[in-house]
Amino acid sequence: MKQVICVVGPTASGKTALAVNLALALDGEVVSADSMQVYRGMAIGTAAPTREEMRGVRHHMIGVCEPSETFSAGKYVQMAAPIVDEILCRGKRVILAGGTGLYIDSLIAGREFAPHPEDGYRAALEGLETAQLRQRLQAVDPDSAARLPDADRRRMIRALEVFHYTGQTITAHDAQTRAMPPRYDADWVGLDFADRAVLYARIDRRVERMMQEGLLDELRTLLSTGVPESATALQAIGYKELLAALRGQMRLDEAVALIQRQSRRYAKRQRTWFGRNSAVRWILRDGMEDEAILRAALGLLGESRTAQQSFPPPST
RNA sequence: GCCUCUGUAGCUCAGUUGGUAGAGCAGCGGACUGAAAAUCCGCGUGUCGUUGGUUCAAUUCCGACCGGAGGCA
Repeated sequence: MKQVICVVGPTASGKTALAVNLALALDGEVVSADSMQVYRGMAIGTAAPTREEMRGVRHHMIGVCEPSETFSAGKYVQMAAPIVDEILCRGKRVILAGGTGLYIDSLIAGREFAPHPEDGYRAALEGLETAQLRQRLQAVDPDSAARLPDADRRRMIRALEVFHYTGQTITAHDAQTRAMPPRYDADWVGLDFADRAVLYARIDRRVERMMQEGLLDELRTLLSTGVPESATALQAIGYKELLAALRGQMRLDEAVALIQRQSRRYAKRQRTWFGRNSAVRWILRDGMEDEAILRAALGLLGESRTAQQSFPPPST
């Protein structure tokens, strides 16, 4: 069994509970890999584990920055990697649990991201017409220009940024980092339901519970403490829809239904992301109690001692 | 009871001067290297209400019936 264990899967599949149970069983600590749980004051909407749910297990990377700040995958690796190292130094296992595939993969791979200082370069690019973006990209990185459709302005801008700051194309940068050996040797456990309808029903119920627990008040508090409506944190599912309701753009019940739908779509995207990681060993947990899930996970982890790992997945 | 309008994808609707049909939303699949709960790409899933008639051919024209909306009594 490896020292780092990744617990992945779609939202509402039960990652939080399994992570805690694994930590208790294996003397570990939990490191969250969730792009929205990193923000303070968003416990309800991000379904962050409560004190009781943590059951004495130490958790990291939850509520580590202000919601008015802009977090990123790069910052995540910068902050989380030293924490993981420190836990391992203390002789404990790391349970890396979360639904943000980019964050988990980047941390395990030890991926280095090209720098991007806050010097206004991105803002300048954002002001450009798409045709101009394309023209510039074509000039410096024809591979990216050919790969990215006009509509994907975000990735065109990023590609130009990488070239601007490093003098290297993002295409070359990606190839280089891909070739590097991973920073951590990890076991992967995926949690999901064979019957999608069951997962979707859980998502619907969870959203209703969030509303009962005061998601709307949580949003109001964020806004009243000066978090700008454009903040990355408020792009989180749940918050952006309720914000629209507060602005009078839709009724509250419409917003709730939309949150449920967006969450289902999000779950699908997570399935696609983790599904192509051939190192993930899946537990289809339909009808299983937490204890049975833990036993199944421990069983998989025990077996994987001899199983061959293949992360990062071979690019095809 | 009579008259008019209407019935096409899960929903809202377009369309075919007769050659078995297409948009938006929903849904489904995929991509993803410092915004990733973000961003982007692809896919139409159909007894054209039912049933007769005309026709080489009917979702389209005609009749009847069934459902819906409105009007007149």
